[in-house]
Amino acid sequence: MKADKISELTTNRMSVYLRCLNELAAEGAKTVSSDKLAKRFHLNSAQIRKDLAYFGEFGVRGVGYYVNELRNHLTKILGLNNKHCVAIIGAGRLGTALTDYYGFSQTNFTVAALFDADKSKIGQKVGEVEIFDIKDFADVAKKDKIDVAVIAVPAQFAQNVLEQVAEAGIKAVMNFAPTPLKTKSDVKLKTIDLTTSLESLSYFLAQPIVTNGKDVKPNSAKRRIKK
Amino acid sequence: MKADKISELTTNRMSVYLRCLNELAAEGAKTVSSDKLAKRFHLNSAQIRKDLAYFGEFGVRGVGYYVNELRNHLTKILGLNNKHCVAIIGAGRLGTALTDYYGFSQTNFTVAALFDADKSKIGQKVGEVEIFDIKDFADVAKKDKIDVAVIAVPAQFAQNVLEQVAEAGIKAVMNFAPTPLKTKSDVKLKTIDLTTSLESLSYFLAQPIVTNGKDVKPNSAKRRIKK
DNA sequence: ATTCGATTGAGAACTTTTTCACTTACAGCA
DNA sequence: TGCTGTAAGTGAAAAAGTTCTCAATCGAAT
Repeated sequence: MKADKISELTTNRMSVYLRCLNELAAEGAKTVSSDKLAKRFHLNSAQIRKDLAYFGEFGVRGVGYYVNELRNHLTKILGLNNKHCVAIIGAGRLGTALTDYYGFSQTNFTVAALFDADKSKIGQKVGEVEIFDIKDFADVAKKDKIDVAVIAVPAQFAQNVLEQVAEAGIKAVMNFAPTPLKTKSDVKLKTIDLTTSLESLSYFLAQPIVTNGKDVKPNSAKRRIKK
Repeated sequence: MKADKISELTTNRMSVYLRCLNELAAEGAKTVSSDKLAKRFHLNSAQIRKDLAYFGEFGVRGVGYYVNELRNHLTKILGLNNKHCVAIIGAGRLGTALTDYYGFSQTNFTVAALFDADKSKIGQKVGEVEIFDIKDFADVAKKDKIDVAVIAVPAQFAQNVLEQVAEAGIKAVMNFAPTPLKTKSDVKLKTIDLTTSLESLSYFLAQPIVTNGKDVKPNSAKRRIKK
Protein backbone atom coordinates (compact mmCIF):
# COMPACT_ATOMS: atom_id res chain seq x y z
CA MET A 1 0.00 0.00 0.00
CA LYS A 2 2.48 2.63 1.15
CA ALA A 3 0.50 5.84 1.10
CA ASP A 4 2.48 9.03 1.13
CA LYS A 5 0.54 10.92 3.72
CA ILE A 6 -0.05 9.27 7.07
CA SER A 7 -2.56 10.85 9.37
CA GLU A 8 -1.87 11.67 12.96
CA LEU A 9 -4.68 9.37 14.00
CA THR A 10 -2.71 6.55 12.47
CA THR A 11 0.62 7.50 14.01
CA ASN A 12 -1.00 7.82 17.41
CA ARG A 13 -2.34 4.33 17.08
CA MET A 14 1.04 3.06 15.90
CA SER A 15 2.50 4.21 19.16
CA VAL A 16 -0.24 2.42 21.05
CA TYR A 17 0.36 -0.76 19.07
CA LEU A 18 4.03 -0.58 19.84
CA ARG A 19 3.41 -0.29 23.54
CA CYS A 20 1.19 -3.31 23.36
CA LEU A 21 3.77 -5.28 21.42
CA ASN A 22 6.35 -4.48 24.06
CA GLU A 23 4.04 -5.91 26.67
CA LEU A 24 3.35 -8.98 24.57
CA ALA A 25 7.05 -9.51 24.02
CA ALA A 26 7.61 -9.29 27.76
CA GLU A 27 4.90 -11.89 28.28
CA GLY A 28 6.75 -14.10 25.82
CA ALA A 29 4.12 -14.12 23.08
CA LYS A 30 5.52 -15.15 19.71
CA THR A 31 2.69 -14.03 17.45
CA VAL A 32 -0.42 -11.91 17.69
CA SER A 33 -3.36 -11.40 15.37
CA SER A 34 -4.94 -8.10 14.45
CA ASP A 35 -8.06 -9.36 16.13
CA LYS A 36 -6.31 -10.01 19.44
CA LEU A 37 -4.68 -6.61 19.30
CA ALA A 38 -7.98 -4.99 18.44
CA LYS A 39 -9.65 -6.49 21.47
CA ARG A 40 -7.00 -5.03 23.74
CA PHE A 41 -8.12 -1.55 22.93
CA HIS A 42 -11.69 -1.92 21.78
CA LEU A 43 -10.82 -1.24 18.19
CA ASN A 44 -11.67 -2.70 14.83
CA SER A 45 -9.19 -5.28 13.54
CA ALA A 46 -9.45 -3.96 10.00
CA GLN A 47 -8.24 -0.65 11.28
CA ILE A 48 -5.10 -2.17 12.67
CA ARG A 49 -4.37 -4.04 9.48
CA LYS A 50 -4.97 -0.91 7.47
CA ASP A 51 -2.74 1.18 9.70
CA LEU A 52 0.07 -1.32 9.37
CA ALA A 53 -0.47 -1.67 5.65
CA TYR A 54 0.50 1.96 5.15
CA PHE A 55 4.03 0.95 6.00
CA GLY A 56 4.41 -2.47 4.51
CA GLU A 57 3.26 -6.07 4.75
CA PHE A 58 4.33 -7.32 8.13
CA GLY A 59 1.90 -10.14 8.72
CA VAL A 60 1.61 -13.75 7.70
CA ARG A 61 -1.79 -14.94 6.54
CA GLY A 62 -3.25 -17.62 8.71
CA VAL A 63 -0.78 -16.78 11.46
CA GLY A 64 -0.82 -13.11 12.38
CA TYR A 65 2.15 -10.90 13.15
CA TYR A 66 5.40 -12.02 14.72
CA VAL A 67 5.61 -9.93 17.85
CA ASN A 68 9.31 -9.21 17.82
CA GLU A 69 9.48 -8.55 14.14
CA LEU A 70 6.54 -6.17 14.17
CA ARG A 71 7.91 -4.46 17.20
CA ASN A 72 11.17 -3.79 15.43
CA HIS A 73 9.36 -2.44 12.44
CA LEU A 74 7.20 -0.10 14.48
CA THR A 75 10.18 1.09 16.46
CA LYS A 76 11.93 2.03 13.26
CA ILE A 77 8.87 3.58 11.69
CA LEU A 78 8.29 5.80 14.70
CA GLY A 79 11.95 6.74 14.75
CA LEU A 80 12.39 5.30 18.23
CA ASN A 81 15.52 3.41 17.34
CA ASN A 82 17.32 6.73 17.58
CA LYS A 83 17.67 8.57 20.85
CA HIS A 84 15.80 11.83 21.04
CA CYS A 85 16.79 14.75 23.20
CA VAL A 86 14.00 16.86 24.57
CA ALA A 87 14.13 20.41 25.86
CA ILE A 88 11.35 21.67 28.07
CA ILE A 89 10.76 25.38 28.05
CA GLY A 90 9.14 26.63 31.20
CA ALA A 91 10.42 25.33 34.52
CA GLY A 92 7.15 25.77 36.37
CA ARG A 93 5.12 23.00 37.91
CA LEU A 94 4.10 21.50 34.63
CA GLY A 95 7.53 21.72 33.07
CA THR A 96 9.24 20.09 36.02
CA ALA A 97 6.57 17.39 36.23
CA LEU A 98 7.11 16.60 32.57
CA THR A 99 10.85 16.48 33.12
CA ASP A 100 10.36 13.57 35.43
CA TYR A 101 7.56 12.05 33.45
CA TYR A 102 9.59 11.68 30.31
CA GLY A 103 12.77 11.05 32.24
CA PHE A 104 11.19 7.98 33.80
CA SER A 105 9.94 6.81 30.53
CA GLN A 106 11.23 3.60 29.06
CA THR A 107 11.11 5.12 25.61
CA ASN A 108 13.99 6.63 23.78
CA PHE A 109 13.45 10.21 24.93
CA THR A 110 15.74 12.01 27.33
CA VAL A 111 15.03 15.40 28.78
CA ALA A 112 18.36 17.08 28.26
CA ALA A 113 17.61 20.62 29.36
CA LEU A 114 15.07 22.93 30.92
CA PHE A 115 14.72 26.59 30.01
CA ASP A 116 13.17 29.53 31.76
CA ALA A 117 13.29 33.31 31.70
CA ASP A 118 13.24 33.64 35.47
CA LYS A 119 16.82 34.50 36.55
CA SER A 120 16.30 32.97 39.97
CA LYS A 121 15.67 29.55 38.47
CA ILE A 122 18.56 29.53 36.04
CA GLY A 123 21.40 27.30 37.07
CA GLN A 124 19.26 25.18 39.37
CA LYS A 125 18.55 21.56 38.65
CA VAL A 126 15.46 19.38 38.49
CA GLY A 127 16.76 15.92 39.13
CA GLU A 128 19.69 15.66 36.78
CA VAL A 129 18.45 18.33 34.44
CA GLU A 130 19.81 21.84 34.53
CA ILE A 131 17.74 24.97 33.97
CA PHE A 132 19.17 27.31 31.36
CA ASP A 133 18.34 30.83 30.30
CA ILE A 134 15.92 30.76 27.41
CA LYS A 135 18.15 33.29 25.70
CA ASP A 136 20.78 30.60 25.35
CA PHE A 137 18.40 28.16 23.75
CA ALA A 138 20.05 28.00 20.35
CA ASP A 139 23.50 27.33 21.82
CA VAL A 140 22.43 24.74 24.33
CA ALA A 141 20.16 23.04 21.82
CA LYS A 142 23.03 22.70 19.43
CA LYS A 143 25.46 21.45 22.01
CA ASP A 144 23.03 18.92 23.49
CA LYS A 145 21.67 17.85 20.10
CA ILE A 146 18.13 18.66 21.10
CA ASP A 147 15.54 17.68 18.53
CA VAL A 148 12.23 18.00 20.36
CA ALA A 149 10.93 20.99 22.30
CA VAL A 150 8.10 21.05 24.81
CA ILE A 151 6.46 24.39 25.47
CA ALA A 152 5.20 24.66 29.02
CA VAL A 153 5.09 28.42 29.48
CA PRO A 154 2.09 30.69 30.02
CA ALA A 155 -0.01 31.30 26.92
CA GLN A 156 1.16 34.85 26.28
CA PHE A 157 4.79 33.78 25.86
CA ALA A 158 4.17 30.66 23.81
CA GLN A 159 4.26 32.16 20.33
CA ASN A 160 7.53 33.87 21.06
CA VAL A 161 9.07 30.71 22.46
CA LEU A 162 7.90 28.74 19.46
CA GLU A 163 9.61 31.18 17.14
CA GLN A 164 12.88 31.00 19.04
CA VAL A 165 12.73 27.25 19.04
CA ALA A 166 11.99 27.09 15.33
CA GLU A 167 14.77 29.57 14.70
CA ALA A 168 17.16 27.20 16.41
CA GLY A 169 16.22 24.49 13.95
CA ILE A 170 13.92 22.34 16.08
CA LYS A 171 11.43 20.48 13.90
CA ALA A 172 9.12 18.90 16.48
CA VAL A 173 7.29 20.81 19.16
CA MET A 174 4.79 19.79 21.75
CA ASN A 175 2.79 22.68 23.12
CA PHE A 176 0.92 22.78 26.41
CA ALA A 177 0.02 26.45 26.25
CA PRO A 178 -3.69 26.85 25.66
CA THR A 179 -3.44 29.12 22.68
CA PRO A 180 -3.35 28.72 18.92
CA LEU A 181 0.16 29.05 17.53
CA LYS A 182 1.41 29.88 14.08
CA THR A 183 4.30 27.90 12.74
CA LYS A 184 6.25 27.36 9.58
CA SER A 185 5.13 24.30 7.71
CA ASP A 186 8.33 22.39 8.26
CA VAL A 187 7.89 22.42 12.01
CA LYS A 188 5.57 19.78 13.38
CA LEU A 189 3.51 21.22 16.19
CA LYS A 190 1.30 19.21 18.48
CA THR A 191 -0.80 21.05 21.01
CA ILE A 192 -2.20 19.44 24.13
CA ASP A 193 -4.76 21.70 25.65
CA LEU A 194 -5.64 20.56 29.13
CA THR A 195 -8.23 23.24 29.73
CA THR A 196 -10.07 22.33 26.57
CA SER A 197 -9.96 18.69 27.50
CA LEU A 198 -11.45 19.42 30.87
CA GLU A 199 -14.11 21.75 29.53
CA SER A 200 -15.05 19.29 26.87
CA LEU A 201 -15.49 16.73 29.61
CA SER A 202 -17.67 19.18 31.46
CA TYR A 203 -19.95 19.34 28.46
CA PHE A 204 -20.65 15.66 28.69
CA LEU A 205 -21.40 16.10 32.37
CA ALA A 206 -23.87 18.81 31.56
CA GLN A 207 -25.69 16.66 29.04
CA PRO A 208 -28.02 13.81 29.87
CA ILE A 209 -26.22 10.62 28.98
CA VAL A 210 -27.57 8.90 25.95
CA THR A 211 -26.83 5.37 24.92
CA ASN A 212 -28.86 4.04 22.05
CA GLY A 213 -30.79 7.11 21.17
CA LYS A 214 -32.82 6.78 24.31
CA ASP A 215 -32.32 8.51 27.57
CA VAL A 216 -30.92 6.51 30.39
CA LYS A 217 -32.49 8.53 33.15
CA PRO A 218 -35.38 6.87 34.98
CA ASN A 219 -38.42 8.81 34.03
CA SER A 220 -37.58 11.49 31.58
CA ALA A 221 -39.39 10.86 28.37
CA LYS A 222 -37.56 12.60 25.67
CA ARG A 223 -34.72 14.97 26.03
CA ARG A 224 -32.71 15.42 22.93
CA ILE A 225 -35.32 15.43 20.31
CA LYS A 226 -34.07 13.86 17.18
CA LYS A 227 -33.22 16.31 14.39
CA MET B 1 -30.35 22.33 13.64
CA LYS B 2 -29.91 20.75 17.07
CA ALA B 3 -28.34 17.42 16.29
CA ASP B 4 -28.59 14.76 18.95
CA LYS B 5 -25.02 13.60 19.01
CA ILE B 6 -22.25 16.12 19.30
CA SER B 7 -18.76 14.96 18.55
CA GLU B 8 -15.82 15.55 20.79
CA LEU B 9 -14.12 17.48 18.03
CA THR B 10 -16.96 19.96 18.21
CA THR B 11 -16.97 20.24 22.00
CA ASN B 12 -13.23 20.78 22.01
CA ARG B 13 -13.65 23.61 19.58
CA MET B 14 -16.49 25.06 21.60
CA SER B 15 -14.11 25.38 24.51
CA VAL B 16 -11.62 27.13 22.27
CA TYR B 17 -14.28 29.51 20.99
CA LEU B 18 -15.29 30.33 24.52
CA ARG B 19 -11.75 31.17 25.50
CA CYS B 20 -11.52 33.46 22.51
CA LEU B 21 -14.82 35.13 23.36
CA ASN B 22 -13.57 35.80 26.86
CA GLU B 23 -10.55 37.53 25.39
CA LEU B 24 -12.71 39.50 22.98
CA ALA B 25 -15.01 40.54 25.79
CA ALA B 26 -12.01 41.70 27.78
CA GLU B 27 -10.88 43.73 24.78
CA GLY B 28 -14.32 45.30 24.71
CA ALA B 29 -15.47 43.88 21.39
CA LYS B 30 -19.24 43.97 20.98
CA THR B 31 -19.63 41.61 18.05
CA VAL B 32 -17.53 39.14 16.15
CA SER B 33 -18.04 37.33 12.87
CA SER B 34 -17.38 33.67 12.23
CA ASP B 35 -14.75 34.79 9.78
CA LYS B 36 -12.86 36.83 12.36
CA LEU B 37 -13.01 33.98 14.81
CA ALA B 38 -11.86 31.56 12.14
CA LYS B 39 -8.80 33.61 11.39
CA ARG B 40 -7.76 33.55 15.03
CA PHE B 41 -7.19 29.85 14.88
CA HIS B 42 -6.62 29.08 11.23
CA LEU B 43 -9.98 27.45 10.83
CA ASN B 44 -12.78 27.55 8.33
CA SER B 45 -15.59 29.95 9.16
CA ALA B 46 -18.22 27.48 7.99
CA GLN B 47 -16.96 25.11 10.61
CA ILE B 48 -17.54 27.59 13.37
CA ARG B 49 -21.03 28.37 12.16
CA LYS B 50 -21.80 24.70 11.91
CA ASP B 51 -20.47 23.96 15.36
CA LEU B 52 -22.58 26.71 16.85
CA ALA B 53 -25.61 25.68 14.85
CA TYR B 54 -25.71 22.36 16.67
CA PHE B 55 -26.83 24.26 19.72
CA GLY B 56 -29.03 27.00 18.34
CA GLU B 57 -29.09 30.13 16.25
CA PHE B 58 -26.93 32.64 18.03
CA GLY B 59 -25.90 34.91 15.20
CA VAL B 60 -27.40 37.86 13.41
CA ARG B 61 -27.06 37.99 9.66
CA GLY B 62 -25.03 40.85 8.38
CA VAL B 63 -23.70 41.46 11.89
CA GLY B 64 -22.13 38.36 13.35
CA TYR B 65 -22.38 37.19 16.94
CA TYR B 66 -22.80 39.37 19.98
CA VAL B 67 -19.75 38.56 22.05
CA ASN B 68 -21.35 38.63 25.46
CA GLU B 69 -24.44 36.81 24.41
CA LEU B 70 -22.54 34.04 22.66
CA ARG B 71 -20.19 33.78 25.57
CA ASN B 72 -23.08 33.21 27.94
CA HIS B 73 -24.52 30.59 25.68
CA LEU B 74 -21.26 28.69 25.36
CA THR B 75 -20.67 28.86 29.07
CA LYS B 76 -24.05 27.28 29.69
CA ILE B 77 -23.63 24.71 26.94
CA LEU B 78 -20.31 23.56 28.32
CA GLY B 79 -21.75 23.46 31.81
CA LEU B 80 -19.28 26.03 33.04
CA ASN B 81 -21.88 28.11 34.77
CA ASN B 82 -21.80 25.52 37.54
CA LYS B 83 -18.77 25.02 39.71
CA HIS B 84 -17.03 21.69 39.25
CA CYS B 85 -15.01 19.93 41.89
CA VAL B 86 -12.09 17.88 40.70
CA ALA B 87 -10.30 15.06 42.47
CA ILE B 88 -6.85 14.07 41.33
CA ILE B 89 -5.81 10.52 42.02
CA GLY B 90 -2.08 10.10 42.24
CA ALA B 91 -0.09 12.66 44.18
CA GLY B 92 3.11 12.20 42.21
CA ARG B 93 4.79 14.85 40.10
CA LEU B 94 2.10 14.94 37.48
CA GLY B 95 -0.78 14.91 39.94
CA THR B 96 0.64 17.74 42.00
CA ALA B 97 1.46 19.75 38.91
CA LEU B 98 -2.10 19.38 37.70
CA THR B 99 -3.36 20.42 41.10
CA ASP B 100 -1.76 23.77 40.61
CA TYR B 101 -2.50 23.95 36.94
CA TYR B 102 -6.22 23.65 37.36
CA GLY B 103 -6.15 25.48 40.65
CA PHE B 104 -4.76 28.52 38.91
CA SER B 105 -7.23 28.26 36.20
CA GLN B 106 -9.74 30.98 35.66
CA THR B 107 -12.36 28.43 34.72
CA ASN B 108 -14.95 27.00 37.01
CA PHE B 109 -12.95 24.01 38.17
CA THR B 110 -11.56 23.62 41.66
CA VAL B 111 -9.25 20.84 42.71
CA ALA B 112 -10.89 19.78 45.96
CA ALA B 113 -8.84 16.73 46.89
CA LEU B 114 -5.83 14.62 46.04
CA PHE B 115 -5.69 10.88 46.59
CA ASP B 116 -2.85 8.44 46.89
CA ALA B 117 -2.16 4.96 48.20
CA ASP B 118 1.19 5.91 49.73
CA LYS B 119 0.66 6.20 53.50
CA SER B 120 3.53 8.66 53.85
CA LYS B 121 1.79 11.18 51.60
CA ILE B 122 -1.64 10.97 53.17
CA GLY B 123 -2.51 13.96 55.31
CA GLN B 124 0.00 16.23 53.61
CA LYS B 125 -1.06 19.17 51.54
CA VAL B 126 -0.24 20.48 48.08
CA GLY B 127 -1.01 24.16 48.31
CA GLU B 128 -4.44 24.21 49.87
CA VAL B 129 -5.34 20.72 48.78
CA GLU B 130 -5.14 17.79 51.16
CA ILE B 131 -4.00 14.30 50.17
CA PHE B 132 -6.41 11.56 51.20
CA ASP B 133 -6.21 7.81 51.24
CA ILE B 134 -7.60 6.44 48.01
CA LYS B 135 -9.58 3.97 50.12
CA ASP B 136 -11.65 6.86 51.39
CA PHE B 137 -12.44 8.09 47.91
CA ALA B 138 -16.19 7.45 47.99
CA ASP B 139 -16.64 9.25 51.31
CA VAL B 140 -14.52 12.26 50.49
CA ALA B 141 -16.01 12.53 47.01
CA LYS B 142 -19.48 12.62 48.47
CA LYS B 143 -18.63 15.14 51.15
CA ASP B 144 -16.76 17.45 48.79
CA LYS B 145 -19.29 17.02 45.95
CA ILE B 146 -16.62 15.90 43.53
CA ASP B 147 -17.86 15.42 40.00
CA VAL B 148 -14.69 15.06 37.95
CA ALA B 149 -11.78 12.70 38.54
CA VAL B 150 -8.30 12.90 37.07
CA ILE B 151 -6.28 9.70 37.00
CA ALA B 152 -2.57 10.38 37.35
CA VAL B 153 -1.35 7.06 38.66
CA PRO B 154 0.97 4.52 37.02
CA ALA B 155 -0.60 2.51 34.23
CA GLN B 156 -0.94 -0.71 36.17
CA PHE B 157 -3.21 0.85 38.77
CA ALA B 158 -5.34 2.93 36.44
CA GLN B 159 -8.08 0.40 35.69
CA ASN B 160 -8.57 -0.27 39.36
CA VAL B 161 -8.74 3.42 40.18
CA LEU B 162 -11.22 4.00 37.39
CA GLU B 163 -13.49 1.34 38.81
CA GLN B 164 -13.39 2.79 42.30
CA VAL B 165 -14.10 6.22 40.93
CA ALA B 166 -17.00 4.98 38.82
CA GLU B 167 -18.29 3.05 41.79
CA ALA B 168 -18.43 6.29 43.75
CA GLY B 169 -20.69 7.77 41.09
CA ILE B 170 -18.24 9.99 39.21
CA LYS B 171 -19.36 10.47 35.61
CA ALA B 172 -16.41 12.31 34.07
CA VAL B 173 -12.85 11.07 34.15
CA MET B 174 -9.69 12.38 32.62
CA ASN B 175 -6.99 9.76 32.35
CA PHE B 176 -3.26 10.37 32.04
CA ALA B 177 -2.23 6.75 32.41
CA PRO B 178 -0.96 5.44 29.08
CA THR B 179 -3.16 2.40 28.92
CA PRO B 180 -6.54 1.55 27.45
CA LEU B 181 -9.28 1.50 30.08
CA LYS B 182 -12.66 -0.16 30.11
CA THR B 183 -15.54 1.79 31.46
CA LYS B 184 -19.28 1.65 31.78
CA SER B 185 -21.02 3.61 29.09
CA ASP B 186 -22.42 6.20 31.44
CA VAL B 187 -18.96 7.33 32.48
CA LYS B 188 -17.27 9.74 30.10
CA LEU B 189 -13.61 8.94 29.87
CA LYS B 190 -11.03 11.09 28.17
CA THR B 191 -7.50 9.82 27.91
CA ILE B 192 -4.52 12.06 27.36
CA ASP B 193 -1.57 9.94 26.44
CA LEU B 194 1.61 11.96 26.63
CA THR B 195 3.85 9.13 25.51
CA THR B 196 1.79 8.55 22.42
CA SER B 197 1.80 12.24 21.66
CA LEU B 198 5.55 12.35 21.90
CA GLU B 199 6.09 9.19 19.88
CA SER B 200 3.75 10.39 17.22
CA LEU B 201 5.78 13.55 17.05
CA SER B 202 8.87 11.45 16.70
CA TYR B 203 7.39 9.81 13.64
CA PHE B 204 7.18 13.14 11.88
CA LEU B 205 10.78 13.77 12.81
CA ALA B 206 11.80 10.46 11.35
CA GLN B 207 10.06 11.13 8.08
CA PRO B 208 11.29 13.48 5.44
CA ILE B 209 8.81 16.31 5.36
CA VAL B 210 6.46 15.85 2.50
CA THR B 211 4.04 18.30 1.05
CA ASN B 212 2.58 17.20 -2.23
CA GLY B 213 3.87 13.69 -2.43
CA LYS B 214 7.36 14.85 -3.12
CA ASP B 215 10.22 15.44 -0.82
CA VAL B 216 10.88 18.98 0.24
CA LYS B 217 14.62 18.85 0.63
CA PRO B 218 16.88 21.82 -0.08
CA ASN B 219 16.05 22.86 -3.59
CA SER B 220 12.60 21.65 -4.37
CA ALA B 221 10.64 24.37 -6.05
CA LYS B 222 7.02 24.16 -5.12
CA ARG B 223 5.71 23.51 -1.70
CA ARG B 224 2.02 22.92 -1.10
CA ILE B 225 0.36 23.05 -4.41
CA LYS B 226 -3.26 23.94 -4.06
CA LYS B 227 -5.55 20.96 -4.40
C1' DA C 1 -38.36 53.17 0.74
C1' DT C 2 -34.67 51.07 -1.73
C1' DT C 3 -30.29 49.52 -2.43
C1' DC C 4 -25.88 47.67 -0.87
C1' DG C 5 -22.55 45.23 1.67
C1' DA C 6 -21.94 41.95 5.21
C1' DT C 7 -22.68 37.73 7.36
C1' DT C 8 -25.48 33.94 9.01
C1' DG C 9 -27.67 29.30 8.42
C1' DA C 10 -28.05 25.30 5.88
C1' DG C 11 -28.03 21.99 2.10
C1' DA C 12 -24.81 19.97 -1.15
C1' DA C 13 -20.38 18.48 -2.27
C1' DC C 14 -16.29 16.91 -0.92
C1' DT C 15 -12.69 14.67 2.02
C1' DT C 16 -11.14 11.71 5.45
C1' DT C 17 -11.63 7.91 8.42
C1' DT C 18 -13.63 3.67 9.72
C1' DT C 19 -15.83 -0.64 8.87
C1' DC C 20 -17.35 -4.40 5.97
C1' DA C 21 -16.79 -8.23 3.18
C1' DC C 22 -14.20 -10.87 0.33
C1' DT C 23 -9.98 -12.93 -1.72
C1' DT C 24 -5.57 -14.72 -1.04
C1' DA C 25 -2.08 -17.16 1.34
C1' DC C 26 0.04 -19.73 4.81
C1' DA C 27 0.40 -23.67 8.55
C1' DG C 28 -0.86 -27.83 10.24
C1' DC C 29 -2.69 -32.20 9.58
C1' DA C 30 -4.69 -36.37 7.42
C1' DT D 1 -0.36 -33.91 -1.54
C1' DG D 2 -4.48 -32.02 -0.83
C1' DC D 3 -7.80 -30.19 2.78
C1' DT D 4 -9.10 -27.17 6.25
C1' DG D 5 -9.06 -23.40 9.25
C1' DT D 6 -7.26 -19.00 10.24
C1' DA D 7 -5.96 -14.50 9.50
C1' DA D 8 -3.66 -10.87 6.48
C1' DG D 9 -4.42 -7.60 2.88
C1' DT D 10 -7.59 -4.79 0.23
C1' DG D 11 -11.29 -2.65 -2.63
C1' DA D 12 -15.76 -0.96 -1.73
C1' DA D 13 -19.24 0.88 1.29
C1' DA D 14 -20.49 3.53 5.11
C1' DA D 15 -19.86 6.99 8.42
C1' DA D 16 -17.94 11.10 10.10
C1' DG D 17 -16.12 15.47 9.46
C1' DT D 18 -15.06 19.62 6.67
C1' DT D 19 -15.67 23.00 3.12
C1' DC D 20 -18.30 25.21 -0.54
C1' DT D 21 -21.99 27.81 -2.09
C1' DC D 22 -25.82 30.45 -1.95
C1' DA D 23 -30.39 32.18 -0.47
C1' DA D 24 -32.09 34.78 3.42
C1' DT D 25 -31.80 38.67 6.21
C1' DC D 26 -30.01 42.36 8.84
C1' DG D 27 -27.98 47.31 9.41
C1' DA D 28 -26.63 51.26 7.30
C1' DA D 29 -26.39 54.54 3.74
C1' DT D 30 -28.77 56.95 0.16
